Amino acid sequence: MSCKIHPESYDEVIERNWPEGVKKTKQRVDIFKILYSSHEPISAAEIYSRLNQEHSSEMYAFSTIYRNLIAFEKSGIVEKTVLSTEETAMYELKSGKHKHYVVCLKCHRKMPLPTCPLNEISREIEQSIPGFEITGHNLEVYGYCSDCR
Amino acid sequence: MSCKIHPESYDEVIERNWPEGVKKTKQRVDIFKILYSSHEPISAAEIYSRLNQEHSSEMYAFSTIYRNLIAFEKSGIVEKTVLSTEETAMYELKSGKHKHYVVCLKCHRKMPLPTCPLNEISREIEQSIPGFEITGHNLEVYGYCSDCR
DNA sequence: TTGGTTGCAAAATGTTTGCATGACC
DNA sequence: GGTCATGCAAACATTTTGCAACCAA
Repeated sequence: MSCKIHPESYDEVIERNWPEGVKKTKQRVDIFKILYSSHEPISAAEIYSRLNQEHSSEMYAFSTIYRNLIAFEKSGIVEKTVLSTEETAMYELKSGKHKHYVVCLKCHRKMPLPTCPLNEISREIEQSIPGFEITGHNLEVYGYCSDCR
Repeated sequence: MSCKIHPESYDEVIERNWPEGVKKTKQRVDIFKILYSSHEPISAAEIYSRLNQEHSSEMYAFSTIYRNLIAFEKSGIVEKTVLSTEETAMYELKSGKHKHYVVCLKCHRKMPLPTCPLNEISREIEQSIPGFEITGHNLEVYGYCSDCR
């Protein structure tokens, strides 16, 4: 959490990245902030607990979180992923650049891969399955991180 | 379903592939047969409906199916995967060779990739994340098949 | 003001578990 | 015969939905 940005600068970050046609409500802004300050994909439950921890007086319903994650996803600023090692979906702000993670099976830490290995090979794949048009992919790499081996 | 094997030959197939230490019950054999005759990963619900369709008089409980899929997975003959486009887990017999699928987003058909693109690059990945030991990975490729474009 | 958003409760979905009965070796 | 597997129902976890009250534009 050491590289969390100073609260004052949130406003401009939000100004710059807020999706068109999405009404700006307190709940949505707060969910956005949580996503923005997270360094890896997080679950709806994690967002819920962080919200209700920081704003202990107010309530944030699960339904609100899910509905807004879906709204963010539709408007293109959030990406949902389902890792096969977890039972819940994970959400993150789209960084512009496409990302994959290496996941530690013990501590569940996720580290981004520096490059996407699929870029080079997707043409080969398309050629090997006649008529198929690739629109996306999902890659997870599992193992044990240096601390957990 | 045209290349379903002749019922008589199931016995030897089962004889050859049955995992050690797993008691052979009617239900387990029937689940195995469904998995064996399927050409792509299928869900527990799909197994349930095929079982109760073929054997309309008998009941096969969901709990039995799940418990046995877990038993098969632990004994090493079944692989469970969770695709991010589906909300349910999918199961298939391990074919010995490691497989990935190309999934059509419209008809949900799954076609196996001829090769695993990760073989060549996993060493590069390990080098780029110091101390990380890769033990496995998961790759799904999405798009539209020739019929659905 | 008004239509979109929220919180709550309840439903839907997929999966797991407890327990008494029943089947395999 | 003893142990493990089964079916049933109920529990569970995650996500979705209906609805009345509320808030932002």
